[in-house]
Amino acid sequence: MLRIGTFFENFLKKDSIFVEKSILLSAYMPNEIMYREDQIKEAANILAPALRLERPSNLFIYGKTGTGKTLSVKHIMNSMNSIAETNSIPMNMIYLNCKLKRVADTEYRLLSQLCKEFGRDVPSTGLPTDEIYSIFYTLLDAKKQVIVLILDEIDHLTKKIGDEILYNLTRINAELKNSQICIVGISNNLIFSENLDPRVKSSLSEEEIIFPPYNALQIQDILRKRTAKAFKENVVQMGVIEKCAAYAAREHGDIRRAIDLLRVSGELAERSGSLVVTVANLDEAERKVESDKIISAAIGQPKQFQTVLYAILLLFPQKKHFFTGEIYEIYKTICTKNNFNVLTQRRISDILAELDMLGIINAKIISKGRYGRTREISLSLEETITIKLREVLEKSLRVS
DNA sequence: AGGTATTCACATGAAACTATTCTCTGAGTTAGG
DNA sequence: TAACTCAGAGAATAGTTTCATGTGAATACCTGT
Repeated sequence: MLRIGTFFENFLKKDSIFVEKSILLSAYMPNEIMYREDQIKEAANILAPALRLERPSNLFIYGKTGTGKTLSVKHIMNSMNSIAETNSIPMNMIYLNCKLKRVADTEYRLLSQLCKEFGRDVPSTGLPTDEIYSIFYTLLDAKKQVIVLILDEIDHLTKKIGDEILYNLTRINAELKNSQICIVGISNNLIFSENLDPRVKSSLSEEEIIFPPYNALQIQDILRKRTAKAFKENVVQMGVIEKCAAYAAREHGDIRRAIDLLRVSGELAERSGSLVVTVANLDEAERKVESDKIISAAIGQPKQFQTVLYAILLLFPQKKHFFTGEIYEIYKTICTKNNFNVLTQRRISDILAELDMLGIINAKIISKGRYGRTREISLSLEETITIKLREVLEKSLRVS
């Protein structure tokens, strides 16, 4: 008790190398967005008519992860919403992230979330979907107003439940008497719209804006700006920012990743009692971020996913590549030994495909000619991560 | 040698089924007047 | 009689099974030289 107390006291006394760590968290909203002036201006031009209660064109925004899409759109949203409020214009922009589980990832939940935005609480389940639709209609049409609906990660939505809901939303305007609705879709999949119903595609992407990736120099600039605010002076050593930017630029210019890396480097440096952030800290952070990402992705999965992954990890020391059938055999023995119910190979095939998408494994479909067609699966993880991952899975599945 | 047909071992797709979660409804029950 | 309880119906959803169909290229099998 006493000892832990002194630990905390020491912790308090030790001065931090951070001034304001929250600046390096992904939730942080800078009030100035660098290198995105053009895109913001364009988007603002397209959306501005909403303030005059005219319906803006539907807008589609593309760009890879960490290119500032969400940030820019939220920026516009905040300023337009506050202008609307001060001038009491009946215009409202609503932001929804379609990826969030249990919030807006199905047709029903999306609509019920929208109803909640209008201040009407609806049950989270139990109602027929058309009833939710009609509630939404009446709420929307209750008074004259313009609604700008921002759907972030819209590709997740359509992948899961198809594009019918988008079609309905784009058509809704024809049936509304008082209100107008405009849809802003954000996607980090550049070819997303190609497998969309042509009707949806043409009406949804009346306007399009593309967010290009940041290049290494821009990332450096942004990092410097954030560093200046987040860290104390002269804490971050020469070369750290440059290398951090290089790492991120390699990963298609993902600024979020760069900022993450910088923060973790700082945390690692601080934890080791150092007063400066070195390149070595950065390298360590790179490894830690990578392994944390994989491990947390693995933990978040259902039991069967973990079992399949565990089967792969058991196979891994023996050889570099393996096929669906081999994994299925191991998986079956694990299940019977531990009294899990055994799923069909069909399902395992899907699970493997999903693990691949999560980036936990690498799967490639190859044909072995006479000997069939299958997934060739490999792990691209470092050994330390595999060991750690295995321990974690053993604990969570209670197997050995 | 060159061409084609087979064939393997899964992949991929669609539909249907199961279990769970949640609401609403209405019958039965209880407590108070 | 009003308030309360609780089982059952209806709906959405996640996870799965069943059945059906697709597929890329190494081999087997021809064919004609």
